[in-house]
Amino acid sequence: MVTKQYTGSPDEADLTRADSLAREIFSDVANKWALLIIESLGEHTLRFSELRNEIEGISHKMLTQNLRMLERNGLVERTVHPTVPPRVEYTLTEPGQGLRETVDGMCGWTRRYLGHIEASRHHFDA
Amino acid sequence: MVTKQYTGSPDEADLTRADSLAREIFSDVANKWALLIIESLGEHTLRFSELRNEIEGISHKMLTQNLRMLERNGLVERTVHPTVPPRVEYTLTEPGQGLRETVDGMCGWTRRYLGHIEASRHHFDA
DNA sequence: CGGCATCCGTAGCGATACTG
DNA sequence: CAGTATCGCTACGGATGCCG
Repeated sequence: MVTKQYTGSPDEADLTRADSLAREIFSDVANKWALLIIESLGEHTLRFSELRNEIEGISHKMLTQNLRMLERNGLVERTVHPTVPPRVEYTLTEPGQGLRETVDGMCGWTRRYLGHIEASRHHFDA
Repeated sequence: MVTKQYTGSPDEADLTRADSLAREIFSDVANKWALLIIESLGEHTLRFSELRNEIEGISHKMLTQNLRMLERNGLVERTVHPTVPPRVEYTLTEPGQGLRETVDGMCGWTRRYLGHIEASRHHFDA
């Protein structure tokens, strides 16, 4: 899928367009911060500041940037409560939930192979 | 999991260490090039140059760098055939295969929501 | 509180070239 | 063919400050 090159055949124009779009989406989504945000949101809906506290080490800027990107792709929904001070909440949409399931898989995988990987690292670094 | 902060409680020292390690692994793995390599390898074993051709747009440098990283974490195995010219092949290890399954999930997800996402983008950009 | 703009350092990444 | 090293440049990402 995401890895095929454009061979130049005119018949493949649509497939190629779909592929490059897929690749674009993949590049958007396959980054540390985006995935951590998806994972943190999970079932619940969180405020900006709550996300900031939940995700260790993320900066104000990266959080907004990635939230915008996720919103643009329709993975999170942003609702602004017109109070003062403002209250902005984020939730996963249905597509976002779908992605979250696969991210859950990655987290599970990480836990399962923690020890294995740590050992491999030590071996490699020697 | 990967998102919890260190609360300072001494009882949680081990959990915290495990978490930060998990986070480290997650950061290694949750990047575009690493995931594309994992996905490209899939079932088969590929040579360096084959990977380079398979993955559109990856540079020589990024490929070696990520392959080293994946090897270090024990996700890919690197076998050198002492021929001339040299022939170096890469395969997914068992943990690597495990990760690949979740990446497959992400790719499937991308395909499923391609149209939805494209629409959302157009709506957002207006 | 949350968002946007600005400034600025660092490191990510590509291009090139040299070895076994 | 594959790997390592070096040199740049860009763009990512953090810090700060000002608005609604």
